[in-house]
Amino acid sequence: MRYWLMKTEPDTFSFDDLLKAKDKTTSWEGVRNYQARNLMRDEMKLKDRVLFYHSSCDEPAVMGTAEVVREAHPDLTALDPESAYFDAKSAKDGASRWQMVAVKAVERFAQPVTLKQMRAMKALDGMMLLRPGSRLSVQPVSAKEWALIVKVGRATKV
DNA sequence: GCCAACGTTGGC
DNA sequence: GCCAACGTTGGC
Repeated sequence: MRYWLMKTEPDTFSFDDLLKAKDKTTSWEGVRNYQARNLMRDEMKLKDRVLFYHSSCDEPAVMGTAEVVREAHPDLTALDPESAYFDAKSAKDGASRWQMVAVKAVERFAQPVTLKQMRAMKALDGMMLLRPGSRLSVQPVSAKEWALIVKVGRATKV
């Protein structure tokens, strides 16, 4: 089993939205970056675990965890002219070049693990999220990074 | 295939 | 709102 981090802007789709969703599950639509797509398509497997990360907000943080409940399949929003994720090139081909997985909420952290906290954790040196200019919206996470972040998130006190 | 211009991401 | 980093586009 592998571990991942997936970014979302809470204004668009938050961890609370995931908890409120049917079966606490959502399709991870709208990824429009080849590297992120390739990770979803080639590497993400059922039951893989996901750190659910809020970006571009007041307090960027990992909010909780999720698991992959459906492996990669075509993201058809790319073909929908009404969608914010419409992709003219896919539409021209008549087939989406983008893929998505479905994820289900597993655990809401007792407290979000903030970007600031993660930066302060020596053991997370080198984590992809913390590297300058790291913009990838789907990132691999090591077992060690996963364990540390989940531990901090579960703690009721810092 | 190179690379400059442009667009996007995302923390601050 | 700024700006650095990065990805994509398109002319050559």
